[in-house]
Amino acid sequence: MTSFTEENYLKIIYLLTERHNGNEVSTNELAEHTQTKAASVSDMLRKLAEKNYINYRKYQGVTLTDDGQKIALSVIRKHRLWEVFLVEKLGFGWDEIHDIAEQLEHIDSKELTKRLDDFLENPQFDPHGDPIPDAKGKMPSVSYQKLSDIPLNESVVMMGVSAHSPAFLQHLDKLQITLGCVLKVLEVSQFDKSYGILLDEKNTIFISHEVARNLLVKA
Amino acid sequence: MTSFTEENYLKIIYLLTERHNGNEVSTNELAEHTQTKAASVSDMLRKLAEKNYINYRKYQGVTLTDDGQKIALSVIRKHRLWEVFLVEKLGFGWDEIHDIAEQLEHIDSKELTKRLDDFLENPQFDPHGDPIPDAKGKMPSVSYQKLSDIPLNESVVMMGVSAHSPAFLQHLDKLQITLGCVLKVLEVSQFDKSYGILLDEKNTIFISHEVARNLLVKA
DNA sequence: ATATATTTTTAGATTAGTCTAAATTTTGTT
DNA sequence: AACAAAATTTAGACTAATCTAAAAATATAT
Repeated sequence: MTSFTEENYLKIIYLLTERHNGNEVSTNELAEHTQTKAASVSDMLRKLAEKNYINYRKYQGVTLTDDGQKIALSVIRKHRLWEVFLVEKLGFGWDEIHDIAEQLEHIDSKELTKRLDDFLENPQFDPHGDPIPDAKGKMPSVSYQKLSDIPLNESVVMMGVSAHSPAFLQHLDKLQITLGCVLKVLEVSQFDKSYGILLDEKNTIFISHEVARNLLVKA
Repeated sequence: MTSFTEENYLKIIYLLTERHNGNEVSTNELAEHTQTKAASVSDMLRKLAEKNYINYRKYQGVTLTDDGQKIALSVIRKHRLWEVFLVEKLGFGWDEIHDIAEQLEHIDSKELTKRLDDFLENPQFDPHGDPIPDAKGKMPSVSYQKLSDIPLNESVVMMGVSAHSPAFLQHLDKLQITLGCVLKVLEVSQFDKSYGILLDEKNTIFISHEVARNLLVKA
């Protein structure tokens, strides 16, 4: 059996490793993301290593083993499927769903996950544009770019976000930036690095560099 | 905060008190239903009493306080709403849903429960015919009788079950006894107490006294 | 290259929930 | 009413997950 807590550690290790392009995750980084102290993380790493869920050399950080990755992907799959459910079926906003999905991701029933997936018509992406692994753990492949890396005057489609805080998502709502909208960078201010953006070929809006950096788009 | 485990105890105390028509629940009975030992139950009762969720006099059994009942009803509400979801939206059988709902009932989000309730169109009863308390904890009033207490040749409607084991529910499936069907007791055998039943004015079937005792019907 | 700062691990405690075994209270029977 | 049986509680211990404080390892900077 894998406890709620162990599942959380494995999920976070997966997501941070991904963010590092495959490089080890450090104890302190895990402490931050699990909202615990480094000492607690060390204990848990010893335990996860014993169960063969992680590759762990003291002081050198960790990566997931195949077993660990399998569990992490199952948790992430459930998290993202439930997020789709909350938005598509219950009408929640994309800024309201994270904490609820954090709970639902630990519900343990293969059959439930399968039926939920079918009920939602086998979505490939969650409401933030994050890919949903299939039952075997295979991720839909994605290769998005940050809007901040796109040249001027190139039209791109908004595909996802790399920050998930309610404040950021609500800010996008206010700007009417949604998944699927068409964006074109018209100018980047020398003064404050703000971006002038043409939204859906209609309105011009201004966004900060910080926002542009967290918008994932494809050509 | 109320832990997963505390919520379970309160839920079980509620259901057993109800079954006893309001009489105290004993330590041993709780041990059985929580799958723990009496000693563990004693500890937990001390703790629940400290938190003012139960009325507890040592050796005398327990009942819920208003605070405790409020929590119990919220858990039961969530359990039964999720059961409706699993059957109506995901197509589960009524014999497959208990264990999943045992997990889902602890998901903590008022807004989720509210939206789920609306999504399901505010059901009053779960797939076993059990009443679903509203957000304020008010139960739809029900006054069903056991089929075994109904006189011969009186037509009644099947409204619920008082046993919930998968084996029992699957047995009813096999007999094609479902919520809403019309039942008439034609005879009760002197020999083995089995019941001859007219089902939906069409077929005659035989059921054991044990089954008849666990079918809840209204005239 | 060595001292200092940072990170990580270990040691020892704590809390929630459980257990077994022993002690205590209640119940039931004569 | 007194004693045996049953139910319940207490005592003491265990595990999982956490903590603080101290020790050890690694990284950084002159």
